[in-house]
Amino acid sequence: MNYKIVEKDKGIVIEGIKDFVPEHILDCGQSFRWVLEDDKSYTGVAMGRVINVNMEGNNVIFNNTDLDDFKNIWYDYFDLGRDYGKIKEKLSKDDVLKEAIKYGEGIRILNQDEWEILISFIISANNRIPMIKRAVNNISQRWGKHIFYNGKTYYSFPKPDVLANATADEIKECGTGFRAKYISETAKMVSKREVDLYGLKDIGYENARQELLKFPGVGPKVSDCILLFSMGYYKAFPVDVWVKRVMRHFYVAEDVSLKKIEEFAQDRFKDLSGFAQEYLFYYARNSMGKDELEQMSTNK
DNA sequence: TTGCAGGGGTCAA
DNA sequence: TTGACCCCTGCA
Repeated sequence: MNYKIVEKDKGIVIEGIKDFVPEHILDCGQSFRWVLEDDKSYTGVAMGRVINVNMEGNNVIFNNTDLDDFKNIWYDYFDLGRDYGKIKEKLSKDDVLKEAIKYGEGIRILNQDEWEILISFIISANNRIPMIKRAVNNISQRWGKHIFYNGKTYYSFPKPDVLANATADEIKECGTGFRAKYISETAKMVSKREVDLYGLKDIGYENARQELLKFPGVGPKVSDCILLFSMGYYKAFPVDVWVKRVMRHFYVAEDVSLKKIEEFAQDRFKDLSGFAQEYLFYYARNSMGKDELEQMSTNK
């Protein structure tokens, strides 16, 4: 990649990076643990650490890390080894994607922790983003480890064994609602290794998906999110309400099922389906109104 | 002020 | 294929 990594006081600066906009990456629905600060930077908890990300011109500044952690953790987490320019070039052959990419040009798909993403997306079912964030935060605050940064206390996401030992009622108290029993049961299954969660990235998309569907609270959409956001299966195309709206608006008829929409996208976008999904999601959610999207398009 | 619909789906019938 | 589901917010 054509950028330069420079060490600075308590942080790292990447000079001249392309295809990296913190807002696009951290506010496109793939992660629930980032907070927008007054100075427009983002502070997040991931991989048991706190990191702050800011953008100045063509430079991205990572505060509260060092070169070792950057190489070992954040380089992979922020997917910095991938050429998003090439991905965008390929996807831009599609007219709708070309437009969508203009809105989310700096999107990257993070490589997040499988376990945290599994639980976070169980919580996401029939829920709203602020509520999801609150529940994940509450769980972390109750069972995670303290991390101090910049005068504030942050909390890591607790390990499977810890949540497996919590009761469903305690999990419900964190604001998870009817999903509490799913989380409790899932934590026990992971803890007992009934499913080898951390081995799923090596067994292929279809197999990994079948394994994920064994967890209560994990259906087609949630499993696709886990596959895409934590396991590197870029063929996955999660169809949530926004993607459904944008797909029906631009590509398929109004009565096409969610399963058919996914198949249509995977046939069209192949191994780049997951990237296409993120651009479309961001585009639909940030630049088009719900009503606008639900009007039928004329140029199918 | 109160009441009600609905939300990044999944489960059970 | 359809309704229930926690719980909070937005809007009559």
